[in-house]
This record gives sequence, C-alpha cells and structure tokens, in this order.
Amino acid sequence: MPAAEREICGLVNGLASQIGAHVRERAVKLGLTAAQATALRELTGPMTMSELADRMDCEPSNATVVVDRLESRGVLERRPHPTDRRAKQLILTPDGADLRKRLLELLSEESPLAALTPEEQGVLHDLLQRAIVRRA
Amino acid sequence: MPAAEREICGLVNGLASQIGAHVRERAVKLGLTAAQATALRELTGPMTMSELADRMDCEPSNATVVVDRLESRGVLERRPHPTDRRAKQLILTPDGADLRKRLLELLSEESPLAALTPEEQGVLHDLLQRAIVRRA
DNA sequence: CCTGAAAGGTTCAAGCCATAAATATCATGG
DNA sequence: CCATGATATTTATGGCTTGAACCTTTCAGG
Repeated sequence: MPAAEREICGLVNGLASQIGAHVRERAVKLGLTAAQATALRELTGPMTMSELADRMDCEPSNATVVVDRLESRGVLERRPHPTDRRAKQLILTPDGADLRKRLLELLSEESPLAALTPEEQGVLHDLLQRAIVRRA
Repeated sequence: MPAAEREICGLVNGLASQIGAHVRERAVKLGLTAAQATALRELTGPMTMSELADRMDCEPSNATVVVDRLESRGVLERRPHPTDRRAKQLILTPDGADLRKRLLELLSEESPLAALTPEEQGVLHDLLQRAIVRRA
C-alpha cells in the first residue's frame, strides 16, 4: 500500500471522527451518548435487534448494551416479535418518539460536510459507495 | 441536514469501519490490537506522547493506555525527554523495531481502497482534505 | 524572583466495541 | 417426526475511547 493510500485512510478516519464528534456534541444536550443517539436516529419504526445493529453498523452484542440503556431510560420497549419467538421488536415509547424528534432537529442544525458544495458531495458520495466492498 | 448528507456520513463511517477491520485483521496476526498497531505504525522515530496521540488521532489519555500495553510487552520504552522534564520520549526497542517492520509488510499487502483507480483516489483525497475542518 | 497560565502526562469513571461462547428458536432434509 | 444447521439474542471478557480531575514542569509577565 503506497503512502498516498495510507494518507487517504487517515483522512477517512479523521472525517469519521469529525462526524462522530458532531453527533456526540448534539446528543449530549439530550443526555444521550453518540451510540445511543445513533440508535435512536435509526429507529425509524419497529424493528428487530439485528436490523438495528445492521443500521448502526455494529455487532449485535453491542446493540444489546445500547438498547439496554435506552430501555431502562424509558425511551423504548423490547416486545416479543409477532411471528418469530427468537426475535424481539423494538418500539419507541411516546417519550422516546418525542426525544427522537428533538434529536433529529438538533442533528439537522448544521452539517459536518458544510465545507463541500452539493456537487462535491455528490462526487464524494459516488466515490465512497464504490470504495465500500459489498458484503453479503 | 438533508438526507443526502446523512447518507454520506453513513458511507464515511462504513469505509472507516472497513479500514479499521483491515488493520485489525492484520494486527491480530502479530498479537496486536488495532490501536496498538496504529501506534506502532505511527512511531516512525522517537516522539513524545502528545505527538503520538496526535498522529493516532485520539486523546492523550488514550495513548497512555495503548503505550502502557506496548511497553509492558517490551515493544518500546518511555524515557525522560532530553530537554523537557514534563515530557517523555518513546523509543522502540530492537524487538519493537522488528515487529514494526513485520507490521508494515502486512499492512502493505492489500489496500482497503483497491476498488478505486489512482485518479479516483486523488479526487477522494482532495475532497476529504477539504471536508475536514482545520482545528487549531 | 514569584505568580499564574499553559502544556505534558497520568488516572479515573463511564461507556463503546468486537469476539467468542451460550441459549433459544426456526427451518430444512431425511 | 427428528436431526442438523442456521438465525436472533444475550452474556462475558478484554480492550478502546472520551472527558474531567490532578500533578508536575515550563513559560511569560510583573
């Protein structure tokens, strides 16, 4: 791997850190951690643990911990899945839905990609999508 | 923040995860964790804790922990800094230098950006560099 | 001098994260 | 029906990561 590629990897990680900081900064205003905020953001509707972990881009075992905290805080509930007794269905409580709404507003305030024009963002999007290895 | 930007953020995090997995996969062959491998990779010569933390893109307190493990493994030494008694100088042991050499070889084997042509990598490099907010 | 602000490191608490192993349930082929 | 493998989730463990608090040393003014 040439030095140029290693430099790109560093930049990718740097930008990812920047995005993470952006989320963390806003999440803390609602008493949430970055991971909890990510989970809440991805909970667009009832879903299973696996699906949430997939959307959060993390291992299911990690999602368990994050959901534990959100549940004990009253943000969501773990209900038995209607058709699959192995799975659980995550449902936002009314309080959780309110919290999610406020979170989305906070996250919308500023973009961590503000330095790029929409055209540049388009190019970046395509490059990233092609760089990512498709996994089964 | 429009949905398009959120999607880009997801892609950036996805690619960062992929890069992290690439490092971890190779580091484990040497009995190292990803963070330890990153530290070892960045130790291009004697440097202070601050400088290493800066290169690793992490907090100094985190570098302390990672260096602790590398030190107790005999990979490096913490020496008093020649001119600043607050600082410490990190020096690779002979074993550490060997290990670093083998690590660099492993990391060179494959690129996590192999799906992109050199030209595309150039474009990506520029976009990322511009997207990253300069911090003092 | 000397005093206060700043910088280098470490420690601590809280939480994130991946891996491996365990449990329970499904689904398929014989 | 039953064995076997796959899937959904959890637990346990080791290590990473941040942010705040703390100590020492350095440095810039007064």
